[in-house]
Amino acid sequence: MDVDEVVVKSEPVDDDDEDEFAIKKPVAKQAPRVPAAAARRRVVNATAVKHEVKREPDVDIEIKPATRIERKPVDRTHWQAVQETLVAPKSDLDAVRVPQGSTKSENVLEADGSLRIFWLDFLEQEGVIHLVGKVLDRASGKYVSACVSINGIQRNLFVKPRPTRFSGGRETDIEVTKADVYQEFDNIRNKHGIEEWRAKFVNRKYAFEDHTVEHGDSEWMKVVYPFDQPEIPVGTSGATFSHVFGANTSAFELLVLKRRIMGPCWLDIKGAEVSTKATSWCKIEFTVSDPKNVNPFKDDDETAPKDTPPLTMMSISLRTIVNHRENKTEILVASVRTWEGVNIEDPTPPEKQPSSVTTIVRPIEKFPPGLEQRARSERSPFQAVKAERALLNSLLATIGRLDPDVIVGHNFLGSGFEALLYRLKELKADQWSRIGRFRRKGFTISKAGSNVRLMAGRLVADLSSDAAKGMISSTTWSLTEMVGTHLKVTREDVDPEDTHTFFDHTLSTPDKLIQFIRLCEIDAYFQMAISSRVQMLPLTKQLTNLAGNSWNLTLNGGRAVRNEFILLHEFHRLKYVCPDKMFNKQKIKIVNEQGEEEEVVAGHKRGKAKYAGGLVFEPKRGLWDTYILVMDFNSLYPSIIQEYNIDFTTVEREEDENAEEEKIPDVPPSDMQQGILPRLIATLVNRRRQVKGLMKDKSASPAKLSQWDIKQQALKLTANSMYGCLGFSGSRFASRPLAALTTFKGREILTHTRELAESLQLDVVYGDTDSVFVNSNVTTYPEALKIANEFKKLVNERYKLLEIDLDATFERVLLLNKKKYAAVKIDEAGSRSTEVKGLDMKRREFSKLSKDASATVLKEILSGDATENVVNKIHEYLTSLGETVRSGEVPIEDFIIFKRLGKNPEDYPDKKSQPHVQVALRMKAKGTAVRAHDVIPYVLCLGLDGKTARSAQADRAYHPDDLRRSGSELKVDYDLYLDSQVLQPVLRLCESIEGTERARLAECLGLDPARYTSSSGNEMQERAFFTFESQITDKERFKDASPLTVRCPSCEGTFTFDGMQADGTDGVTVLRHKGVQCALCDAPVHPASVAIQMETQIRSYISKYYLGWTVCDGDGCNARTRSMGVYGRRCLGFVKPDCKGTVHPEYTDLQLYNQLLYFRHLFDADKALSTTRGSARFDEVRTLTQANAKLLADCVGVADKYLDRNGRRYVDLGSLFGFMERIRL
DNA sequence: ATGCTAGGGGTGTTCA
DNA sequence: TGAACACCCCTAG
Ligand SMILES: [Mg+2]
Ligand SMILES: [Mg+2]
Repeated sequence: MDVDEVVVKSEPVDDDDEDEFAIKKPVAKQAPRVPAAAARRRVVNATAVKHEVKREPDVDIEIKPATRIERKPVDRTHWQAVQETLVAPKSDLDAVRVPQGSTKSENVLEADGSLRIFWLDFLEQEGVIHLVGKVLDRASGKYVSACVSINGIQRNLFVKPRPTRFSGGRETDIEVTKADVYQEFDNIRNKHGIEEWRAKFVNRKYAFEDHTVEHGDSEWMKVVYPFDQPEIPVGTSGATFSHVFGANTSAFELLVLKRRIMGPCWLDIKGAEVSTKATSWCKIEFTVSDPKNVNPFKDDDETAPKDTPPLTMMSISLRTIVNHRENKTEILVASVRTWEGVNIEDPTPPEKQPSSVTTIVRPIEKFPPGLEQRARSERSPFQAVKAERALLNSLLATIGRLDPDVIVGHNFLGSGFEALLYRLKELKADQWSRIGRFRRKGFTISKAGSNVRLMAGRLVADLSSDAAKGMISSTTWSLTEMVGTHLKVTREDVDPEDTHTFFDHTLSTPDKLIQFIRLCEIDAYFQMAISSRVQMLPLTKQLTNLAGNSWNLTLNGGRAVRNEFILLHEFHRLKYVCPDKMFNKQKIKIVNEQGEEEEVVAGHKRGKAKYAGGLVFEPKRGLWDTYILVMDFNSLYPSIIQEYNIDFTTVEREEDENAEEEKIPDVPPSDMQQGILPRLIATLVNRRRQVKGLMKDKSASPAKLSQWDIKQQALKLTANSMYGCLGFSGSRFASRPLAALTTFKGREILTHTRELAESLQLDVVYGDTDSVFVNSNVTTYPEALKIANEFKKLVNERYKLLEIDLDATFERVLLLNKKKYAAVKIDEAGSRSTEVKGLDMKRREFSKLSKDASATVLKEILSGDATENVVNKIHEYLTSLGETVRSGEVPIEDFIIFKRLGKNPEDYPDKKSQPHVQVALRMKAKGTAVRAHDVIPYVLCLGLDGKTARSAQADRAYHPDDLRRSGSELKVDYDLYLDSQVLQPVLRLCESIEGTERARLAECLGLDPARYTSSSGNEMQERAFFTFESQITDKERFKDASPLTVRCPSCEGTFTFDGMQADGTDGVTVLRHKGVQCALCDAPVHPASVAIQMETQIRSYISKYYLGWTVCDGDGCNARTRSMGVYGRRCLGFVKPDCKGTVHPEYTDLQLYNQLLYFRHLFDADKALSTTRGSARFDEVRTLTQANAKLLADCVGVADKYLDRNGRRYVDLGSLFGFMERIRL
């Protein structure tokens, strides 16, 4: 016996662990005590610094100079403060646990000998289903774990007889009798070694996608035989039968379908016998010989137990290190925190419920001096063991003793669990299978697949599972991020490369290591708190109850599994033969038989779309300032399925799939009886309506409300997932024609809705799949609402069930592109909020720096302020931001970019061009576990030559930890960030804002403006140009523009050129049929002279603009200065030292732009013609424009040279800068 | 092992 | 040499 054993055994099995009481009750409202050590370290973490500065001003820490970037105040708790508030179990009694084997069956079984068990999970072994759940031990009044082994589950096969005998590769005329089928099948079963079987002919229906199977009601031969007999291969057929269904159906599926078990619930089991087989680690075991004895309680059974029993939940947090010599991941610290008797429906947060903790640490080589002593004396003691094996044994002992029903983790199945399994195996830990609830001897760890099966009997709630990710809104799902956003607590991250420094045994004190242990320990609480906050267990339970699968499948599988189960239940009840579960190999085989189908069903990569989806309208781009009504169909696709009765049983599908273009089937006639899918969805929707009705009850308790809310959510999720699974080729109930029909109807409905709006003279400015954005053209809420209601009524009249509704009202909306817009939403009460969709600032590959910049610029654009002010503010902000960034005051955190790995890093064919792949490969080389779907953080740095990169060069991307590490030479590439992360998003925001210009914005940020001259893409011409200005008349627009003055070469006098007077204000014009004529001496002015004079004037306006003079509006100041930007718009007080005024540009971008537009307008023949069309002056203008065609075209050309008409009609500064250079000379 | 399609925006390669 | 295309990632619905 080695030393490790002794350590484990020194911990008595049923002793009240001291550590359970170590965490003291929270001290009410006492400020968190933060040790000096923590304060010192917190300098590393910018967020933590902020927090401490705010709450504890007297803590002496380094405070960085305030930056000019506005940062939201972070109101977060420090993790240490949280740790001290965790509650310990109240009394000794609570801590007394039932040892295995002490539960007596007479205290569990009912008086009539029946067993009541709330089943949670199962394990299937050779056709035997071992259900694991909780039973009430009346002796202790506690719910204890129990296992019921259900024997005697029979396979159910459905054999489809052929009408005529099939022989020699083709049909014959010989009719097939029942006896023929029976006979042939008897031979086949004999060949496969099936000894015991029964068969009978029954009527069943079929309605699915295999068109070689007769649809509708027909006769089938049902074959029943036990699971201990061999399986018949899928796809078996013979001369007298064409198909065999159900050959590979699992015992679990048969059990839940036949017994109508819908997810975790109380089961009434008759004839259960106590078993001593010890198949599980449960407190008590039973066996049942007939599955018919297992039944859920009837809904109206008064005596049935109703509530979910209390569960034991254990949150596991691990710390590992890579042993580079052996290339193995070893466990250093394991911490488990356990909550017993948890009512999952109770919304009380975990810190308010008692919990116990066990934390075990082992050294890398040796512990720093005094650690063992501190392990015992700390207020919350922990176990310091000498070796990893002892750690594992102690962990297993804790799991075995507490027997958790639920394991909560973060990235547990992804990495921690795998590492743990390998160590358990390698170090031959005692009774390793206690990690789950089933005793096992052989230890096989699957390399490719999931190893959850080794946890069978316990629910695994992993925060990084796909199901959890769907419930938690987060960009990275890192624990640190979620703790910050969902718990408002600052978690401290440790660079995994630094792990060994915490275990340094040459340190004089163990403080550093203890800190590390506490960080691991608190994570267990964090995980539990997050899972509780997002209500992971209650929601997944409801989903499971609706679908009728197993809870663990909902927690760790995809939604397709749930959808399959709900449909299996539904179709089984109605006596349908359902499609079999296909495995990849089988599918490919079938495809080959049918000829060279290029389609590879198994292909998991996201290929091209297989059918058309939602319709997206081309947005009418620009900033809209009249109320826009967002009219949105409620759950469009589920509603369509109901409205048009779209179902496997009702829609007639084309048989040949080889058709060039897949035809969209017709909707069934209206007298067709309701299909299964529409009915199922209707049931879900009606139940949801009922629940939502209950929720209106004002006297309902918060707990009840939250329960209903979850129910309501689960119903909605289930209804909405139906359509997606129709189109999912991996689903047993996949039906591309039905999916395509659903979306087709969606497109049709949206088109009709748009047409209806337009017929009502309402402009539809955008729409996506199920929504139309209607321009109400009004600017008050009541008016807008009135239009919305009228429109809603007219739309809804057209459908039985489909309903459009006003989803939001936008006071202002900036439409940038399809799926990209931002709006100021306003509600009835007049409160405003900003809604952003699809913009760069919503994406994880844009850093905080970028998001903040976008948000600020967007706020200005949506402010409703005058364009001129908006443009100025943007310029000022960008100038200041550029300076702040270059000064190095912005923390590294703000530069972090996130990107997800679509596959394992080494699988990329073009690794070199993707920054996140490069970073991932580097992490992997250092031993950090990196795999497909991980979100990789990185910062773009200067190259080794210190030069900026033109684009996001992959090899210049580094993990933030690499930059933070002391002694790092890495420098953030500020220019690259200012360009690709600030300028580009801002340019996209400003694209339709007049007066902003690419080069100018670039210049503000200190970037080379020459690189951002307007592009000459001619697709821009097509873009509608919507701003407030474009809606006003030319007269109004150009009222502030200076006139074009022409100097007469003959008389040297100057006169004003007023164009063609297209608006007909007065009759006198200097433009005659023979050209321009001097207003003073009537001498002709040469066309070239007019053009040159105009260009000279344009240049003078441009240079006026670029001199950038500003004027102060302060009383008696009027300072004219060119120094601007650094202090924003405050007057620098050169004239009046204490001036409080603000400075304004003397000549703005907008003024210049407008001036150029004016000059162009003077010579614009087309415009003159179109504005006079139909008026008395039309003929006159037409002859004028014809006679002076060349003059007009030349002058328009000159103006366009500066306006860059082919771009966005913005001033082209590229050539202007060259021009400025020339005048300086 | 796995819901769907539409679409923008980035990078890199290919082909006229 | 430039557009056309493929691929990757992320988001909207
Ligand atoms: Mg909708
Ligand atoms: Mg919508």
